[in-house]
Amino acid sequence: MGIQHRNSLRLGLCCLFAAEPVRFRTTTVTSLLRLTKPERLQKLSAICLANANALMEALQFCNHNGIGSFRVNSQILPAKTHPQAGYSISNLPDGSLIEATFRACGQYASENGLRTVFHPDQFVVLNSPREDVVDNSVNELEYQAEVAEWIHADVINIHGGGGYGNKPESLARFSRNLERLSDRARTRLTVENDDRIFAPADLLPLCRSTGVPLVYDVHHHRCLPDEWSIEEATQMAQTTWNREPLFHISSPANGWQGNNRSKHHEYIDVADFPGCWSDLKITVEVEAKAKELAVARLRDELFALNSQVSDN
DNA sequence: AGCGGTCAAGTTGAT
DNA sequence: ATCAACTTGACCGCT
Repeated sequence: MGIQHRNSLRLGLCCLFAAEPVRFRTTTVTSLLRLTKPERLQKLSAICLANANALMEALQFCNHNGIGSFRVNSQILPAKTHPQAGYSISNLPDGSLIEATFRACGQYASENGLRTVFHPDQFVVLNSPREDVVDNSVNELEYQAEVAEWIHADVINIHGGGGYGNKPESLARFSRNLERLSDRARTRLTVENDDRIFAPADLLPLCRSTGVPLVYDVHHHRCLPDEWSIEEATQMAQTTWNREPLFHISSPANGWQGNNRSKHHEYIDVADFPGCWSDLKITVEVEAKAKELAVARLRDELFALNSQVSDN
């Protein structure tokens, strides 16, 4: 039982481990397409099974080390939706075992109060004016939603997408395209403020009208501010959630003065952690290159801060 | 066995 | 017009 289960705050690890020997495998489409179809399915089967087992190890590590949430990499089933190399799990030689292993991950997560989350990458753009881009995005979201159901993940988090010179119209397209998602994808979808186009205040109307929760990234908010303070954005974001809110924290690699402030540091500077988050019942995903080491350090530093406060 | 170039996909803005 | 940035590291074919 991890420390944050006793406190209200839950810290989350993103995708990878720095020191712990838990590894997820992947491959490339190019190498897959060089193989015959049976060879290809055999190779994919081995990778997917290895990844299902690695996910179980990852969850066990989190459970034993006070990490309350784990973000699953989009490549957990590599090339799943690729037009040529794509496949369905039931066509893989070890398909049933793969699915059973993922379902066991879900069981383990639920039993131990662990949260799991997906974050599709930059190619998933639900508000693109290009039909083919939206098609691909929907396919990708549906794939991740299937795995999400197996492992009991409750969040599939994406950004608002491009601005295309007209943000309101672009957000309207986002809303419209939501209707193309299945229930299991739609109910898990969340939207996160980014550091270039959509600030929290831009997204709130979308969240209000569609019921899609806002993942508040305070680093992005500092890079792309709006009329809201951090405290205000925190409060607004909380009201969009019908379950435990999910926020993001990171620190700039080269300080707040430099010109590329959006690049992530190895660790979190505890000074960047909003004071108003301390007593909330939320998940905070730690986006830092030092991965589980950064989560551990942040947890210790927050704990030390809180002890000081209560000593006074 | 070790090395380094390459990896499906979108969008923006710096150069 | 090109390219890096975005969770980045891992794979793969060559020697």
